[in-house]
Amino acid sequence: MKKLDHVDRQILQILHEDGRIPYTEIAHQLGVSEGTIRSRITRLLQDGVFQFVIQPDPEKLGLHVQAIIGLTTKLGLQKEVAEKLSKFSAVRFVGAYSGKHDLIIQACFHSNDELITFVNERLSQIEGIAAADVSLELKQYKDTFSFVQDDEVTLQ
Amino acid sequence: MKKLDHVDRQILQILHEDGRIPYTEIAHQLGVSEGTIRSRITRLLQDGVFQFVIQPDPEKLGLHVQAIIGLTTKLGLQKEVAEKLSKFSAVRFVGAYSGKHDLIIQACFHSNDELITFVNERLSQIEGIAAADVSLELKQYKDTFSFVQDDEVTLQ
DNA sequence: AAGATTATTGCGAAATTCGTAAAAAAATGA
DNA sequence: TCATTTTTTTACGAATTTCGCAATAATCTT
Repeated sequence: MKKLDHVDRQILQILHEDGRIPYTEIAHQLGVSEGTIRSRITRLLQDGVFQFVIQPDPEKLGLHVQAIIGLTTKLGLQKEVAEKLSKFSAVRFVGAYSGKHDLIIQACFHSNDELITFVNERLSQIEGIAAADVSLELKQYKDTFSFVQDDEVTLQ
Repeated sequence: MKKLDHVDRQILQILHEDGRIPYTEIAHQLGVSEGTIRSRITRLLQDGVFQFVIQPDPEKLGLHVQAIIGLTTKLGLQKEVAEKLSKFSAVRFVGAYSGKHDLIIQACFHSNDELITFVNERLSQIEGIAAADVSLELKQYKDTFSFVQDDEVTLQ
């Protein structure tokens, strides 16, 4: 996989703001031909650099309750637990971490009831979970892939 | 804002898999006209139900270090801290939570050095952060908006 | 049930995407 | 450095998609 150049990053930047902007428009903005944009995007997709997706607003879908849950897993069962958790559509994010919790997940629910059901009936059924530390989301300030940035400006 | 019906959810489901699939193709899959898909998507966008975005792979962008950081903030300064954190492009997610940590953020870095710099030089500069609990991501199992689902099946 | 409102369809025009060959640029290597 | 190979970009006609909008159909209100 070739290193991304400035044009690639600019393409990602533009698509980040509108994932459905026409290639002709990107081409116009960057002063190159549509074919260039097309071939670069094809390459980026093939290399798995990005995907075209949609970002739904959980609230608007009726998912009023969001939580981050830190899990402690029994030694040796972490991977299995992570894979089981990943199967739930309510679970948006699953990662293994160093630190207090072996696994951290993010999940969305229609109601507090649904969250409680998830914790008490689903998590408890999964062999290998020793403890779950639930944090309820009170307010979301940012949720984006803003790190699509020109090179080394992550800390600005 | 009108309640989403079955067709709306199906549209979201299809777009979730490929955010750039043509409207004509969605129309064909669902057995309705292109105009219907177009008018529904226009309405969903206007209502803020979803956005067209791209999902980059942090690894492929050279962001090899990801972390979740739980923060304890001084009473009254939480909102201000959250807004300052949201300004960093390295910071992908910022939320306020009940539980151990007042704020939980997710951030991406090129290296451990960059992470350390962020914690020691940037976070420490922000008035109102009392403590930061860093968890390093070891492996990501899932990262998606899979909760685009038909109605009440979040727990399947 | 009648009228009003909203959603869907159909279709020609405009715009975009696609396929591909030629030209240009970049990389390779003697 | 220069010639050759490889990669990238451009150009452009054909196919496809999107758009605008009027007619029709469906849904909602009373």
